[in-house]
Amino acid sequence: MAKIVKIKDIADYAGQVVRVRGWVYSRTGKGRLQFILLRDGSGQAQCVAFKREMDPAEFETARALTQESSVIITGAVRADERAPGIPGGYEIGIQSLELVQQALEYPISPKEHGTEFLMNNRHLWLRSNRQWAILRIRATIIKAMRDWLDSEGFLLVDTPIFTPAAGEETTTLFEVDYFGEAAFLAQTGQLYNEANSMAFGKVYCFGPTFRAEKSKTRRHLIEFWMLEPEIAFCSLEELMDIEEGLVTYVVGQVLDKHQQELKMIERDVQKLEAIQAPFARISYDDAVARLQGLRQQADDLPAREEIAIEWGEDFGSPQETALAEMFDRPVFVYHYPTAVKAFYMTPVAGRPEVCRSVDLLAPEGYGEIIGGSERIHDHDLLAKNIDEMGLGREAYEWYLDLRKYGTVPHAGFGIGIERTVAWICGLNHVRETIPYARLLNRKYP
RNA sequence: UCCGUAGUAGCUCAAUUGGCAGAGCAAUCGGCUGUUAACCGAUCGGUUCUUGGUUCAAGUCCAAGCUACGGAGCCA
Repeated sequence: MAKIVKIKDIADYAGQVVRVRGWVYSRTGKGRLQFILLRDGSGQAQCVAFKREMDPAEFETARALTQESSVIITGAVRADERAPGIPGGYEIGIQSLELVQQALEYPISPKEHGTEFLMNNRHLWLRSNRQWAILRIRATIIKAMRDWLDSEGFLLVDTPIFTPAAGEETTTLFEVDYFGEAAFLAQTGQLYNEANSMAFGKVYCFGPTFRAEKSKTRRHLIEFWMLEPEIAFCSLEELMDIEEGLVTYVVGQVLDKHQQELKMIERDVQKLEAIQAPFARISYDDAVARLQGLRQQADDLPAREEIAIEWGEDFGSPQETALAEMFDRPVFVYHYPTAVKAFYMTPVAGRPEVCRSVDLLAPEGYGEIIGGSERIHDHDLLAKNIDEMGLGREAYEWYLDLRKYGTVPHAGFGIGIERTVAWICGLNHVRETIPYARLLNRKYP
């Protein structure tokens, strides 16, 4: 019995007879010669069926294979520069072929399809080359983030999905019935992270978060994954160092491990190679001034209106894009107006109208991929903010406790996985960065 | 929620002034010993998003609705 091998490894078996198991990605024939492009999840290899080298019944089976039929193929590996595949260059001369199932008419043909159709068939679309490449890069991005944090002394500490109260705004919560009481799906793990950081020093959580926002854009999901580090005894400047280290490591790992996938999705690799420390760090004041200056230079009126901004306003996506385009790598914008940021962010000493917050804007119009801040560690100020926001003191008693028992300056941030994947892969929508996107109008499949 | 665009075969699209519902791909059958989204011949394939209206006649015109896509706000 021939050895079962992964298609990605077949080059190691040149001249040997192996067994591969997978699905027919495509088939073309020339009569007594059939080319079967087989994928097995690890890669794709061309398997060649010659009528005179096979059992006649098995050849007929090969000749009739439909797209996505499942088969087990035994044959000899040989180098052939004409052979397509992933990685390609080697093919298998079929000696025998066992049909597991003859697939019914497969909905996703090699021709182009519309978004709605593809999303309705997401469970099958995942089998396509482009999706295969993107989701492998996603896995590497997540692994690289965790590897880097682990190596820097962070501890993974999980935070709950069911929560009794809001993390940020109360308008974007999913309410669920918790044995007769209201509970909410987590929109951040941050408050728990703060408690955990007081126990373990440097922590992070990684999991899904939920926001019931009625936003329908290329960068929003209802359910998205976020990685959130939190560090005790940390300043905003030190936080930026950490973010910079994390992001450059992640991009480096993708470049290191996924040249093949980046090529498949036609990503401009040079743009990624430019992602090196240090990233520019500009204040909100400076950012507003730059945007206003840019606006005066803008020729056409619509463009001018788009990036219009007054001090005190948060950036919309046109402003974020315009700012990011001034740099060839991500840019930090710090000290946002306190009024547009969350209740737990520390005011700047002597200038309480701005706070110790920092966003990281990705290049090429991908917008904010990280939001972070120094957290308020003074009990009375935090309590005052909670009251003023009308959040209800009861649900936050435990959070205020952290400021009673050995409070320390601390900071943390959240990085959105899907936006990061979209940026690194150069995609125009986050829906392809997650296996099953949850969007405003979609929860199927 | 607001603004804009679209909905025709399984998929991607066409259909002139309101006048017989079309093509490519997929599927099925046949042919072909090096295909790269192969090619050649044939077959199969329709609630033209829904409801109502105008008309001798509606895919096309009118009204309402539904769905999707793109953008905005908000955010990671």
